[in-house]
Amino acid sequence: MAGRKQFDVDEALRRAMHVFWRWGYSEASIDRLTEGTGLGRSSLYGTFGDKSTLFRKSLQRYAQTYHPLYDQALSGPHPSPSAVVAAYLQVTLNRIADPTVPDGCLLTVSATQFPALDAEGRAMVRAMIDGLRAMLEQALLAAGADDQEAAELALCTLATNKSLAVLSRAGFSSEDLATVAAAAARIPGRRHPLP
Amino acid sequence: MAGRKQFDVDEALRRAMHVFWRWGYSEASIDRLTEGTGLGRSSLYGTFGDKSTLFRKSLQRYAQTYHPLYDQALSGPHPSPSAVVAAYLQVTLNRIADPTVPDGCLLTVSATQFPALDAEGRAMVRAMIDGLRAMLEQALLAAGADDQEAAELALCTLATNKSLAVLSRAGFSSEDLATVAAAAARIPGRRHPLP
DNA sequence: CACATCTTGCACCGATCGTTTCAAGATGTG
DNA sequence: CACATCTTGAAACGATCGGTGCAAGATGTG
Repeated sequence: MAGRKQFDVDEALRRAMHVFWRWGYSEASIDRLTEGTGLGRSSLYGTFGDKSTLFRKSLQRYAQTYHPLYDQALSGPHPSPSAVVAAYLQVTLNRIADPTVPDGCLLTVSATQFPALDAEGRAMVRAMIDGLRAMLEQALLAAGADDQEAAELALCTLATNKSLAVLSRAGFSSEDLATVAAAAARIPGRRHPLP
Repeated sequence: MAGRKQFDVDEALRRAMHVFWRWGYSEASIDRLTEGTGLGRSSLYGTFGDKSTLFRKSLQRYAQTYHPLYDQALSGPHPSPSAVVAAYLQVTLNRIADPTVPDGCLLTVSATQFPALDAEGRAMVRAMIDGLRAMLEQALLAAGADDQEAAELALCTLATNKSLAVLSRAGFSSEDLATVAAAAARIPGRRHPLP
């Protein structure tokens, strides 16, 4: 059978992350996880612990991979708050367009959509959402937005981020997704009402 | 035990709709449905059929209740496309604020989020989404938008509608939801770039 | 080779899933 | 009252859920 591990732990975690990514939490059954990773039940439990723990490690794996990309998109100098929004959502669109990952990432909507997730997992998702919101606010402030604008646009960008995941999973075209993202970047701050 | 039905069929369907509304499809177990409706398993199956059929009837019940409200909000004369968006999203916000219904309606995101739903149920949800999109486009055209604007704003309003459901279920405040809705109504058409 | 260690496949656990069956009881009709 | 009809509660079905136990086999060390 085996004496040493027959698989790469990090690659297995990446695949498990994609299973949660694709199916959410409650519909990501152990059978789907074993099938998606290629691991047996024993290897899965022995390496990552139970399902809840594996989900949390998948969340960390997600953050480890994509957080730097978002951070890079937000850390550079931006001529306007709109540019911040556009840069952020562009990373999301690029991620969705990546053919090596599933459409429509449900990882960060799991806390809201899948009540089967335990409190610990929920708290982790919530922390990621709050962290993203804070990161966006800070970048918007740096781009010249006042406090109210920054809070408002960060919230709206968060909302757009969630809707992109939902629409992508629903099968909307990448053109439609790009249209939604572009429109979100055109939202004016409350100090700039429409003519 | 019983000779004639001990419950009101429409009220039971309304409650079953709220269970799907609150839990989505896969997490709305039969036990939760019997508890939510007060019916026994036999009564539930005998009256509404299996879970998939009950879900579809719940969708119809939803459309029957809320479609007229949306239709009314969109059918009146609107001074601008933004007013159409605002009027539509206001109905959504009112629905969310209704204390007699659960927060965060997952009925129309079920098709995307809950793969356990069968093809027939999925098609029905998809038809509702497409119908909403068409309804919005028509109202936007009537409010003076050109073809491109109407298509774009209808899509964005659809996206906002979905994000409101997700954010509401995630526990975001009604003030935050109102902020998102108001910002969506400020999205300018592509013919009106930012200054 | 002997042995301890680790991994793996497989069977199995109790719980819950959606669904069906069935007898007991309540009702309407004669 | 007799009888057909309908509804209801409860039990049970097979399937699947997340999770565990364990023996067999592969490895590294002596």
